[in-house]
Amino acid sequence: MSLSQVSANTIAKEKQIQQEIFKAIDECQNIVFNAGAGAGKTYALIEGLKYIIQEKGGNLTFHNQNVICITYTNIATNKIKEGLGNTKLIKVSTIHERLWDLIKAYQKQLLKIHIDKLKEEINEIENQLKTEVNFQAYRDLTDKESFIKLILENKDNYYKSIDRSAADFRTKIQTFLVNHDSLLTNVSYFKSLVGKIFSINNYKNCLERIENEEYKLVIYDARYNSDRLHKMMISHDTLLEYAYKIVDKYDLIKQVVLDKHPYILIDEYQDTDEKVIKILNLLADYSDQIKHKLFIGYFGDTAQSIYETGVGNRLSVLHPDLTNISKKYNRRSVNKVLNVINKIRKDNIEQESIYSDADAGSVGFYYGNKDNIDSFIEQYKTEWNINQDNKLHCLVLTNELVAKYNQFENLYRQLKTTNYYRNNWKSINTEILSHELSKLGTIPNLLYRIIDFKTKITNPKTPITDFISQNIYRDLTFDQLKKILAILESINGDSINDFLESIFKIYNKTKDESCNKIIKELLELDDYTFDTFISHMLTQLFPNIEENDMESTRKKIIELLKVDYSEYSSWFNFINKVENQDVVYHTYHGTKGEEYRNVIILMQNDFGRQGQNKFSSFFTKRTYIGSLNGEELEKFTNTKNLLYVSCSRAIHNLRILYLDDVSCFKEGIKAIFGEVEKFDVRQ
DNA sequence: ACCTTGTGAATTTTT
DNA sequence: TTCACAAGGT
Repeated sequence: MSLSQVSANTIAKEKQIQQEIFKAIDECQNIVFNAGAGAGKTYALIEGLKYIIQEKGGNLTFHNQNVICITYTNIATNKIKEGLGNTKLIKVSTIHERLWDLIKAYQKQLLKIHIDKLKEEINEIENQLKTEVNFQAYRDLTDKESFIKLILENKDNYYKSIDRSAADFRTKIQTFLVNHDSLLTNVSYFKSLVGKIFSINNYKNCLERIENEEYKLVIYDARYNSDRLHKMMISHDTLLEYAYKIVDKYDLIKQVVLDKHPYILIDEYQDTDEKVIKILNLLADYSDQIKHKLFIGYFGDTAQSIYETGVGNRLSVLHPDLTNISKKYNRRSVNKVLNVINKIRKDNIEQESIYSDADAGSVGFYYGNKDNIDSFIEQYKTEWNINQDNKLHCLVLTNELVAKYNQFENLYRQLKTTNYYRNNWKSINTEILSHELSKLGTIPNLLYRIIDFKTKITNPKTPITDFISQNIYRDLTFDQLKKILAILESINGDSINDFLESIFKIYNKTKDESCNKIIKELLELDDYTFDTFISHMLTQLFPNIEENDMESTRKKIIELLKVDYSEYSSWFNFINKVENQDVVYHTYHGTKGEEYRNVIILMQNDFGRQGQNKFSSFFTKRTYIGSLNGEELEKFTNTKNLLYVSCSRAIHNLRILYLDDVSCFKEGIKAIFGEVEKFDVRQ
């Protein structure tokens, strides 16, 4: 078994690096700790935290102080908490949770900032109305006020027509908006105009309410991904913005934070938003000024920065005078993989395995076309002896492909093409593919609950309390329970559609109160008929639809419910992260932080609208990196990092299948992977 | 030949 | 939401 013998020499050097971190903590010298993929970054961070507990714990407790440790995700928070064990001295949380915790008490100050923000937004929109070409017709209006008044009065009518085709929409609008045809020549311009008018109106109302002391509190609501400023609710980005403003403006707040938290550690700093680094820099400067001790430690890897919002390699600019500590040892991969990922990142971190037996595994780069995918995967399933205990992880670029290969292509596509998701296309992947149930959309969540219920009642091994909630179960006699189980067992139907029809039939036939209560808890409808259910789906997925389209849209809903149950089941497993197939599919991005023994990456020239020739031009440009700058360099770096993250997941075996012609950039590939071969099925 | 308008498709991820 | 493109108008 390879990767089992640790070399004593490297372990000693690893310890030495850890000592450097401890020394920086002792001397309150702010650091940035850089280490590549699989180096044990989080381990080093946790060791740092443990050192603080051990060496400074008494002092911290005495002064009623604690340590802040912030992460980018909830998953990372839990990982660190687990590694750290139970301690009150260290506050581990996501950035957003911590910042809100620090500032939420300062509502007076927040309110001021909020008022400014509302005014800024109004200004910004008014400015757009004054300058943008699309609004020329509006600017030409002689009586803007009466138009605004009319459209505000007809808000409901407006929204009722919003999903109609352009010509239809125009007719509907003209019923209440007469003599304004000049605005309606271009319907999309009109919609954009009206949206802006509504926003201004909302914001002005909000300002008025603040003035009247009706609204007093600013709220951060993590469940929503965008601000609802007029409802006094801010989302993730604006939280960071407000936090920066409040820390920047009020020295007293800076001091309170500093006095309470003399140590701040940041996990995966490269993903952190610029505003957060600016906040920390303000704190560091102020601590110098008032001579209070503060230690800030950034832990991360610039080469793994794959999101544009992250600070990436701009850290040293935003927060100067950090001491650099880097670690070049790797605890994850075989030498062949290390060799490749070192060539990808090609910077001062050239990783070396801590193992003396890392000469195993294999790496290879092939090109072919889409028709080769299946046989490519089949070949390595055999060659690597893939089974339940030795899975193959396949990385693809888009969620659409993840859905396809995970066998729920139709389900995904049908949900995606509903009016609701057409209009909220940004929410598609969160609401349909999130592994956190609370993040699923209303309908995906409902479908999930139905599948969950169906799975449980059809599996005789499921404990009864898994599908009968406690408050129903506890009042049941043994006989009642038996009766209920018999009824539930009689629910049948293979598809979701048939299953539901059966449920409603039983609901309305048996008058068993407890049984109906179970169904009520499951579906949470106003009324328990199949028709009501469909109507509920309709209002959620196709809001604002016209009477004429009702029948065809109902058909779409039925079609969705009749999608092969195996697809629902696959989706259900995907959401639950049940990997019961030998081959598991992920997006490149989604594998961050993970490691797999066997990895196949499917790659191609393009990735998305702005990513034409993303990968091909990476391999081309790699030969003349020195001459890149500006946006071109940024794009190059982003691709490099994505390639680095995906290749560095592999522990043992790594293969890439490139799905486009590679002849124009063969040399770039060879420089990293050694060889490129056309894929042919082995005889 | 150029401009306007309407339509439909689109990348990943976290809070 | 944003953008490319086709269709249709000038």
